[in-house]
Amino acid sequence: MIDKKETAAGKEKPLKHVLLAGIHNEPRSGYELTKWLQIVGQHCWSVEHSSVYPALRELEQDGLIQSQRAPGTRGPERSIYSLTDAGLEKLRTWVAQGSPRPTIKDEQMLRVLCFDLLPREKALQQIREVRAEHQAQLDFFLARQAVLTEQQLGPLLVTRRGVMAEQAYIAWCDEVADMIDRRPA
Amino acid sequence: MIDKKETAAGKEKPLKHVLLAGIHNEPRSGYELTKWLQIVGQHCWSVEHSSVYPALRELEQDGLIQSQRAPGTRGPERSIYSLTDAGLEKLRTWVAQGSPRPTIKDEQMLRVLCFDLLPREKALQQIREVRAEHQAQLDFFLARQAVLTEQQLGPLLVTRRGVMAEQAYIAWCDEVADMIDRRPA
DNA sequence: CTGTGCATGTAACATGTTACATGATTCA
DNA sequence: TGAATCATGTAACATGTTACATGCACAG
Repeated sequence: MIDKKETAAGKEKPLKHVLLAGIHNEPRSGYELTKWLQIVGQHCWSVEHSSVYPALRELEQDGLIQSQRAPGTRGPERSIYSLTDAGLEKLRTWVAQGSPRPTIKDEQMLRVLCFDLLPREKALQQIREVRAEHQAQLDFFLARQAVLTEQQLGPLLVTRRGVMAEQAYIAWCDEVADMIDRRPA
Repeated sequence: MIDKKETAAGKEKPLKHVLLAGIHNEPRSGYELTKWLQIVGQHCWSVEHSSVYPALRELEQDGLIQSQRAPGTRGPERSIYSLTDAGLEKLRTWVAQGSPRPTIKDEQMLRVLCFDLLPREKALQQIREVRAEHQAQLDFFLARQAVLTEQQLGPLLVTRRGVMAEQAYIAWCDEVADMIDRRPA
């Protein structure tokens, strides 16, 4: 009931800041941003390409980014976007602010909540599969981490987050398997 | 392009399963489910009450849950929902299936991606605040963990997940602070 | 000459939030 | 008697996905 005008002033949709952040790290096309979101976005913010392109046009109309046509390495021409001065300032202001808590949608966790409905063997198998997926994701983040230098502070820290988050998920899977093992069927 | 009819058969919105799971753990009213979602939902699936009530009515129409009026402990009467046999079967079938990967929306992580735009002191302070929030959440989950027995397998495992996830987030915050410290301003 | 990946876009739909509404009961 | 919590609900809005659509360019 307090801040209405105050927050409304700097109020932009998160997606726009996601894109500004992605462009800030390096100039990118809509397509590249989409790919980037599928990787880095894992532990931040991921959307489909159908949301990316309209948002980019809005950002350009707001004067926060500018585009430049360039030939595709393979394939057709594309628009490469880069931050304008206004965009950089916008981003700088935003970065300094506080964030709402992360939100998570994890159906698997929900299933575990009902694991008493599953025969022990089924549950164990399911957890083994989940563990394998997160292990693959961990390997991916580890490989990324290896090629990043401390110069790229942001990307490195976010990749570290990916590594640690996946390690924690895997450790949890092991605990779950253990606890199911030591239990009457 | 493969499974169209196959998946379409058991296709229900995740929210419905969330509620079935919540009711399965113990019969609850819409209000209680909402509160429950704000706690347990943290690491699974969280929604506002305005989504809960309509979904409950749909579930009841589908014959998956049944309601019973009861006097509120404090306040007006409420409807307590419990699973029907059909609901339990539905839940059991669903639990055995595979899940899509978890999705995360974390604006803070996005900000860290642009930490090179922030003076060192500002960044450190922000991370300290984030750490404190997650520490509080960790304490909360630890307290919950202490009162749960191994009889309540699902809730215990999910709480464990909360504990481990928060610990990992905190450890990451410490790494971030460290890395910012050991760096030219 | 066909499939795969590059590259962009639109429209209908699904899902969930914010804000608005209502009203009971209890405690200070 | 007024604030806080319990308890439920609706409607407008925001946001994002799925599916549909198009077309280039290169590799086999």
